[in-house]
Amino acid sequence: MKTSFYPDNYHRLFALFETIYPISDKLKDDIIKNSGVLEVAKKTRLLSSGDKSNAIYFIISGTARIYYLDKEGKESNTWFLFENELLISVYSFYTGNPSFEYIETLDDCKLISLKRERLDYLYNKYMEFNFLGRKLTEYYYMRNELQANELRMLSAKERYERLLERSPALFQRVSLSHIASYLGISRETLSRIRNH
Amino acid sequence: MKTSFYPDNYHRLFALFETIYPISDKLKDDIIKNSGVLEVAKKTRLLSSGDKSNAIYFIISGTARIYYLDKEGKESNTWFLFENELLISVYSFYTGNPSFEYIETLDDCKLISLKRERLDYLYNKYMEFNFLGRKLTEYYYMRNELQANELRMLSAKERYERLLERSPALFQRVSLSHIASYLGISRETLSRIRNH
DNA sequence: TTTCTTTTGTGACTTTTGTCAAAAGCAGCA
DNA sequence: TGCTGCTTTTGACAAAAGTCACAAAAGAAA
Repeated sequence: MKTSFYPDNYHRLFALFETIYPISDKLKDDIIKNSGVLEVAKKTRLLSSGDKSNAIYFIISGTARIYYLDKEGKESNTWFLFENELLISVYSFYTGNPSFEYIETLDDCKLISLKRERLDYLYNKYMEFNFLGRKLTEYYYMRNELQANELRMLSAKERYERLLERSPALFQRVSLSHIASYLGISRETLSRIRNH
Repeated sequence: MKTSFYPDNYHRLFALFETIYPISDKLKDDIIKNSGVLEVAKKTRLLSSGDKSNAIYFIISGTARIYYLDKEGKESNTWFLFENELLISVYSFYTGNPSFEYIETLDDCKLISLKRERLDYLYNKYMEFNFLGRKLTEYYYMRNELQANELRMLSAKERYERLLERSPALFQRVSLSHIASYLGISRETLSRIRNH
């Protein structure tokens, strides 16, 4: 687990921020000072059930997943996240309660990691940073809502077709059993849907 | 549909805000000036599928629901909301795209209504208001995530038991068929679960 | 009260998806 | 090449929940 601080790693993060709200060099410096760049191998566990999540990650490169263990102890994926996305265990990070979910990398990943105390410090020091935080939270909330609604409204087959249409790249990156659990169906059901 | 502006109606909203971040009298005045109090009858449609949502509501009193129509045209509830809660069609309000869902009151309701342009105006004028907005968005996002996870992780029976335990008041207020669709099961299945 | 309407409950049957077990396919490597 | 381990597919069967039809119960209205 290597840690480095080259500002270059922050290029994509700041570019994302700038599409939402202009941020001062002072704030950029402070973000760099209060966070760290992390390189972790494939299959690294970033958070386990029972732990309290105290960090939010920005994925510079790589892929990660969020999953929980069901009653029989089987893994069920709730999200796959890619470069330029924020990675967080929403429930635990926002409530401070122990997590019921796991975060794990699927590939080697380069991440920016920001601890909650540091993030709170930045939010308190730079009020305009809350504009950004609000907008980003709204965006992820909206995505979450959409996903939850699709899980409700669509049949297994429709969910599969929509995912294939919208995220074909996902199928190159993760196994079908991961995709099945993301869709909320068994491996076998997905296999049957695919071979119609 | 009666509109009034008595600041008294804002008492609970401001009390909620103050638990998160102190707000100036100037901001309070501006919130009052830029919003309106709305009294609507039971079963009033506040948003329909296809419309673009342009308002967020705070429920002073009453109950509302958010639902969508499934492929067979049957209503399926995604949320029930009560006094002191925010009422919003997340997808449409945050993206500006037409809604796929409906918002409807279940009782006579007294609401504070804030239009999106006005809200944006306030967010731009008072940076500290974004702190509040961020925190509230985080909270609702977290609740949404929890609900989505329960829909995934639990069986129909477990979802019913958890709802009964956590929101017994809901059962006094809405019909069992509304609750069934909220739980993602048919009316008949809920009836069978209840009579074990 | 009586009537009308809406909501809830029950039985019989169907559909969807899950489970278990075994076979097939495929990738890395000795 | 042929192991070895992992993922995917297939078949037979089971379980969960949905659908349809109708009856019973509860509420609203006259």
